[in-house]
This record gives sequence, C-alpha cells and structure tokens, in this order.
Amino acid sequence: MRRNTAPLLVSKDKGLLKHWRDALKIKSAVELGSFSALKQLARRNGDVIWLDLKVGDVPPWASTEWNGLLHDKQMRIVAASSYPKDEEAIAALDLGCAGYCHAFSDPETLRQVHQVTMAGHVWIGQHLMQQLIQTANRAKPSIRSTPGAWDDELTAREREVAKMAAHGASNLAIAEQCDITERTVKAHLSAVFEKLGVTDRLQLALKVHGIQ
Amino acid sequence: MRRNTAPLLVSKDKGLLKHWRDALKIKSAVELGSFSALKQLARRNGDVIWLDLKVGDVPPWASTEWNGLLHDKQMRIVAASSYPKDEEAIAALDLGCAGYCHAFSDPETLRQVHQVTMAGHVWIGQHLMQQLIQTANRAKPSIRSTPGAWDDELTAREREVAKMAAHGASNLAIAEQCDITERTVKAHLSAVFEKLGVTDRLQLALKVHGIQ
DNA sequence: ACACACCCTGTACTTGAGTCCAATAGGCGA
DNA sequence: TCGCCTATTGGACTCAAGTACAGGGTGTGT
Repeated sequence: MRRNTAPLLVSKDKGLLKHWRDALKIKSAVELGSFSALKQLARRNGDVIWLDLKVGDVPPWASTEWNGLLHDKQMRIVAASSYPKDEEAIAALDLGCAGYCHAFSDPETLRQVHQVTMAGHVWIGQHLMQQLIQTANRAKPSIRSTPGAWDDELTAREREVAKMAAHGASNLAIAEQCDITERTVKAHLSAVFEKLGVTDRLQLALKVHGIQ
Repeated sequence: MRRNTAPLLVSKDKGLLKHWRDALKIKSAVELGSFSALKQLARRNGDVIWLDLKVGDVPPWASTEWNGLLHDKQMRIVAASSYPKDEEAIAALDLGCAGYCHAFSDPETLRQVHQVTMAGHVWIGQHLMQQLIQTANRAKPSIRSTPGAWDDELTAREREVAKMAAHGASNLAIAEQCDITERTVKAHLSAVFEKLGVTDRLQLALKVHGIQ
C-alpha cells in the first residue's frame, strides 16, 4: 500500500502553491521555482510532481528534454495550466504526463487528481475526454457494424441521393441537384431506407457518418 | 461537500456483487439483477450506478434506450466488464457513461473510480487512454475545430433534448424518456435550433457529431 | 417586489417526409 | 424474346416535425 509521500510542487506563483498545499492537505511540500531545478532531481521514487506550466522555463512539448523525465515511469508529472488548452493536454499526455488539469481546480478535484495519478492512473478532464471519445469514434471504423461498407448494396443513384440526404439536403434540393423530380428522390430514399434497415434520413445520416 | 450516498449495483454475479461491496466499503447497497429493473428507477439523485455488462438484458450501445438514462446527468453509470474491449469502452463513454473499467479491478481502483465518477468526472483506464491520445494525435485537425463547443449556450434541458434528438430519437421518444410532453420537447428543440442556427434535427445531428 | 431565465404546456397551423399503389421506359443477360 | 433490374414519375395519403401565439409555474438575483 502506498503512503503519504510528499508531492513536489513546481511553480513560481505563491498563491498557486498555497492553493495546492491547502488542497492536498500537506504541510511540508517540496517546492521548486523552475523546471530546470526539477531536471536536477533525476530519478525520484515515484512521487507526483505538480508542474505549473506558467513556470517559464518549461521546454516545448516537442523537445527531447522531456524524454528522460517522462518515458521512464519514475516521474509522474501532473501538468497544470491556468489556461488549459486541448492541444496542450494531448501533447502533455502523449509525452507521458500522468495528468493535465486546470491549475486552480477546486480542492476536491485536485485531491482526486493526486490520488488517481499517484495510483498509476491517468487523469483527464471530462471536457477533453468528450473530445477524445468523439475523435476516436470518428477515426476508428472498427466500431461500426459495417465498416465503411454501408453503401454496398446500393445502386449508384441511391448512393448519390443517400449521401446528399445524409448531409442535410432536402428532397427538393436533391431533386434539383440531380435534375430529377422530388418524387423520384423519395422513391430512391425509400429504397435506401429499406436496404439499410433505417426508418428515416436522420438514422441514415448517423449510419453514413459512422455514428451507431 | 458530498455525502456518502449508496451506490446502485447491477449484476447477477454474486461474487462480483460481493467484490464491489467490499471494495466500496458499503454495507447496504441497493442491488438489482437486470438492466430492465434499472430502467424502472427513472431519475435518481445522481448516485453512481455500477453496471455489470454481463447482466444479460443490456441493450446494444446503438439503442436509443440509453438516451434517457445517460444524456441527462441524473444517472452516472459505470460500465464494468470482465472482458473489457476498447471499442466497447469508447461506445459506452460516448453515450455518456461516467466510466468504464474491468469488473474485477482491485478494490483500490474501484474506490477511485467511484470517487471520480461521483464527483462528476469521467473514469478511463490508462491503456485506453493511451489509445485515445494517440488517435487524437494522428487526427488532430478534427480536434482543433472544437466540436465540443456546440452546446455552450444551451440550458441543461436543451442540451439533454438536443443530444437525444441528434442520436435519432423522435420527439415522442424524448418526451417519454424525459417524462415531459411532446409539446415541450418541441419547444426545447425550437430553442436549440434558434441558438445553434440550424433548421432541423438533422442539421443539429451533423453539428453535434462534428460533421459540418 | 421585481425582472429575468428556465421549464412546462396548450391550440392551431403549415409543410416536409415517407409510404402505398401504381405505371412507363431502357439496359442486359439467359 | 422474356424476365429482371434500374431509373423515373404520378396521385393520394398519413404523420411527425416545426412554427406561431399564448400562457403558467418556479427559482434566483437585485
């Protein structure tokens, strides 16, 4: 079982340091004022390191400086920003950071971040989580029942009409675009619905775009 | 501050139920043996619901049955599987589940999952996290188009209704799930259309799911 | 007390969507 | 030539969706 190891707080902001100390309920935290000072420490025992990204000398995410710190599992770094950005979060987590959060999150959340990361898990905010899930859902055709082959048994015309409908075009708009009657569009769509096993154009759109 | 509300455990597996009870350190847990029983409960107060996916009558992820349970924030469902799959996790979390984990995770992890989800955050295993990060990194143009900001100026109810509509639910279905009148659903959706600058539910769906 | 936002509901209306029951015409393989 | 598929269209119909107009109830901040 793990015990109450002292986290390492890296920031220049006195207010932030106090906020963290109060939240994590620690009396004597090791505190550093710069990223370079952090680098000196070399391999610690697995404590969580809270890193204020505003600290100044934090290297860019693409830098190789991170390799030694993160790719061995020795350091569990929680990157904290007062102005969180999704791109930054992804970059940080991809590099191996144990967490990414708003620097001034409420104490309860900070405590959870600490516990979770200390236990070897990864922390991520729910907003970013939604982004990731959505991206993954769109990027991963393996989830679909019919991976990209939704239009297999459709005729050319049906495919054409189906795509337009799935992108929000009205029957009339499709008719004009294809230079046919609205009635014909309906006929094609009915056939499409039948073949794809859906009931309306919204279901069709979800299927075409890979959602459910 | 948060009180010690009793979680709801849904499983047929006696051993699993005991495992969960022991891990979460609860004496009197409400336990259900089926998903359908869970559906009867309607809107609870926000307790965490532990759902064993092996329970049998769990509807497929594409089903609209999930809408009412998940898209309002009333139910925080942690989906637990003895044979976790990444695709399933993504599907579950995308639908609005608060977490996805191995059913027989060690007690400490289970406790953390419980705390995190109870606090309104989302739990995800670190392996899947890595996958998501990598996927996001490969497809980062889509994430910077901020597909998650579509519901910024919507009210909670509007958001809820909008999500369900965007997933293909009819007004009547939404009404029943939310226990309101179809007329009210229309009112909410009209407001949503107005705020999002779309004309119908299909356009809404495209916006919600990040297409166009 | 008041304004304001949100949530809920009603009646009445217009209209796009989708279906059912047809029909005509061209292409193509057996 | 005879089916069979595809594309096209018509009329008539049902119905969900969305809008316009008009409220009532609640909670919250000023």
